[in-house]
Amino acid sequence: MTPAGDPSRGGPNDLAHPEFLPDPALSRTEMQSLQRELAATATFADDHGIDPEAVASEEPADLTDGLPDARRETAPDGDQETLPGTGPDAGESASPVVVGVDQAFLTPDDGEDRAVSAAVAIRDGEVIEYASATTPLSIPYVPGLLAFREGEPMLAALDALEAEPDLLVCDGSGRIHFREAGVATHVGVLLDVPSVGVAKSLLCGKPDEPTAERPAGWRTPIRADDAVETAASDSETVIGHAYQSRQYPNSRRVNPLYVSPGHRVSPGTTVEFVEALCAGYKLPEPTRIADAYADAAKRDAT
DNA sequence: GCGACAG
DNA sequence: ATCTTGTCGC
Repeated sequence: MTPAGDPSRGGPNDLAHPEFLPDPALSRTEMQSLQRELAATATFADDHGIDPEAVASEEPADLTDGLPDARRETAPDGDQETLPGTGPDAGESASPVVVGVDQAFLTPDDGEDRAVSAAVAIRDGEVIEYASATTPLSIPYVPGLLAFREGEPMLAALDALEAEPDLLVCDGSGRIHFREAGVATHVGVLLDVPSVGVAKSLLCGKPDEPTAERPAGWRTPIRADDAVETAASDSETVIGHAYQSRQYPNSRRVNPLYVSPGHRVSPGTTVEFVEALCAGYKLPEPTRIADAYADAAKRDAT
């Protein structure tokens, strides 16, 4: 996102809130305090100007035969390449750039744990750019503190991306979090970019209705429960939704997705975005492709 | 003390 | 998340 040496912008990633960098060296208590402050800065209402229809993927990417090629965009009259998402077509009139981020991990065979972060930029349902970064992991996974383990790796991959994200799709929760500061919220606030979190299991909160055996398209609100300290005062608060993105006709075995606002997106619009980004598979296309790319990058690194 | 917990 | 082949079902 931020080419090194670009004088028009600040440092790496052009952070809007560097004070919230997920420093792994902080104590557990400090991490939690930082998350409370971060949540107070986050916006769980629509502030993006993106129409869900504008980010819809009609056809799922074919991943059986490798990753789809990144469509390189060319300038109007020359053979000069333009920076994805920043060329003449960028701006108000162009379709939004959705960036999916996901990670794969290198097992501690002999060295230290390392994360392979992948970022995939998509516009009009087509991949326009891939970027990845391999980063050492300093702390283990702790429920509720995922951003302190995977945040920096994610930022590194986003930093390697030239395209400017209009919407980030993160693997993990956003507002569905003990302190309403999941990794999607953390990264969204740091960059001040609209973001949504997509998780495959529920961290906290309570679904209005049981989620088992639901047809594709079904959804139910997730409300704060006593595990959500921030909103404990009013358990009516909708912090996200369970969304059944895929289901088989006669069998009901696919679990729903748990989607929640990251930053600058409302709970309702978050579901609309995810619904538009899903193209037949359980995971939204940006996440699916980023997942495949992370695995590929991991293979190349091994 | 017990339970529960994104990736 | 990761270690992993075949296999039951649509």
